[in-house]
Amino acid sequence: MVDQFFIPFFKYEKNATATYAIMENILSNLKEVKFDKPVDVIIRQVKELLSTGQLKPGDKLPPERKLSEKFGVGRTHVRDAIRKLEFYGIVKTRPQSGTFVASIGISALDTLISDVLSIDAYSFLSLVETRVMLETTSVSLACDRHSEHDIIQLEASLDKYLEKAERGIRAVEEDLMFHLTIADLSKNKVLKSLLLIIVPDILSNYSVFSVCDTVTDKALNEHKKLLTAIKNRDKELATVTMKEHLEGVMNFARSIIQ
Amino acid sequence: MVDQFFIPFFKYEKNATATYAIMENILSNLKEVKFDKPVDVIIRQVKELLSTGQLKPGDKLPPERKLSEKFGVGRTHVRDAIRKLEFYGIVKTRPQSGTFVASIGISALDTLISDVLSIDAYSFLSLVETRVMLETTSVSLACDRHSEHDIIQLEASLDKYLEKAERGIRAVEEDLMFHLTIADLSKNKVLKSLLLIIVPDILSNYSVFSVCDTVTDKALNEHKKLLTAIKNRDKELATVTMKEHLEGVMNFARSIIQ
DNA sequence: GTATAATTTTTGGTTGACCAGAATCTGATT
DNA sequence: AATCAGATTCTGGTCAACCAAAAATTATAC
Repeated sequence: MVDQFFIPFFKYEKNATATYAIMENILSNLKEVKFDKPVDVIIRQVKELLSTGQLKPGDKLPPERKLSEKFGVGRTHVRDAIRKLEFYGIVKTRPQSGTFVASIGISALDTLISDVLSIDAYSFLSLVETRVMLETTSVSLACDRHSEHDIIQLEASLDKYLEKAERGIRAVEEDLMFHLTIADLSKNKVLKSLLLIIVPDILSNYSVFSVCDTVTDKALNEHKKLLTAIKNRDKELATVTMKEHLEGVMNFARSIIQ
Repeated sequence: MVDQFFIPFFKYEKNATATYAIMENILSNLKEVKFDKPVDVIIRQVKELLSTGQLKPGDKLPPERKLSEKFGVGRTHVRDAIRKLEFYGIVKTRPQSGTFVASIGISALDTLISDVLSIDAYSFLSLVETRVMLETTSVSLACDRHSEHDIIQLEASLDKYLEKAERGIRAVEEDLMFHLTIADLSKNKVLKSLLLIIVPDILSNYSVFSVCDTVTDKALNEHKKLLTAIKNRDKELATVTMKEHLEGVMNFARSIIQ
């Protein structure tokens, strides 16, 4: 759904990817590259079906087979497209029965589908911005809701981080895990899910832009500070510390925009 | 991904669903219903593969065929599982080459996979809580970033809402669209995407719990207030109004918990 | 012995056929 | 004429065979 073009966790050579990116760039100057994924093509067609009135809100979608032959594409792609639309609540499919368009206004539907189609291209700034929001809320809720046992887990998570970080070793994963543990304490699964969704994207951009991820004393202390703030249920301090903690990345993100 | 068990936008009879739910309840008392989706079963198996050391971070996953025969299941399910894991950045698949496990700590991986497995069951409170957060941030950013043209669009959206609402007609879609338009003004696509993801879930719960959605004058005025606040770039007022606006739902959500 | 080109194998991507449950149609019974 | 049981058709879910690109292997030329 969220298209992650590159993940830093994977060992394979970056050069190949870079070369590939350049190639693609050259090609894009030669002809209009229609690199639309089949799924998006089909979603666009369905959208067309709606705007031409061949399909109306509440209607049953034509069966997958019909759609696949109408669009001249395999049924797999049609199913993928439908699944994506279902994920965003635009259609609902009932097994052995059919797929139904949501019974909302045609214009609303149209906008929603357009939104879904335009999702993939995230800017780094947007990602970081959203992360800051998710994490500040997360840490604030954590202050309210954590139990004693939670603190033990959080301490364990922090220890793992410090163990590496204090020796000057990169500890991105441990860092990440510490933040996700905080999200756990918020007792809000939706919050954590959303964080889970955007974190890989953030990391991928991190690597693309080669953000310096050396362990600074600042970051190290902030982690400790976060723990004590949460332990003392000091929402204010926790929130502020978190904002500060993420500010570095945020500034970097702002600087890229140019 | 986010399993939406019921969407209010679809016309088909609720009774059938209700009866079905009861039946299922009875059955669940008779024997341990393993209603796990095939995808989750496979993800669980992959997790097992990791914890038994048969698979390590950075490794190439066995080919899909091997996995499917090892788990005694169709390749389709394996592919679905891999896709889900990829969505959360846990694996990365390269066409015609293989699928690779992220090179992060084994414990981190384990936690991440557990998280992915536990995602589906969202509580209404968590959903609303998250929505409030997303929307307040959204409206705040909107104040900063909107252009004149944006305001025209927002006004149009509000008009559509008022047109129905002032005559006492249910206007859930128009309401929804107004909020999404605000998200547009925030110029943060990630924010809007996340909103798009959780909105259907919220609506489904809305209908399940039969939340009263009559148009109150309060809601109506708040919408107007939101527009003017945004127009005047008054972040404070906009944020407060949004919080107030969503408080009704929030309180309802809190009340359900019992 | 090394480097390169041709070939085979492996692998994810794609397609079409098959399965089981839901919906619909049919006709016999009351 | 209305109703209900059975057969039929339709539909999404599942699976197994096929495709093309990538990787690995082998053969060949130098």
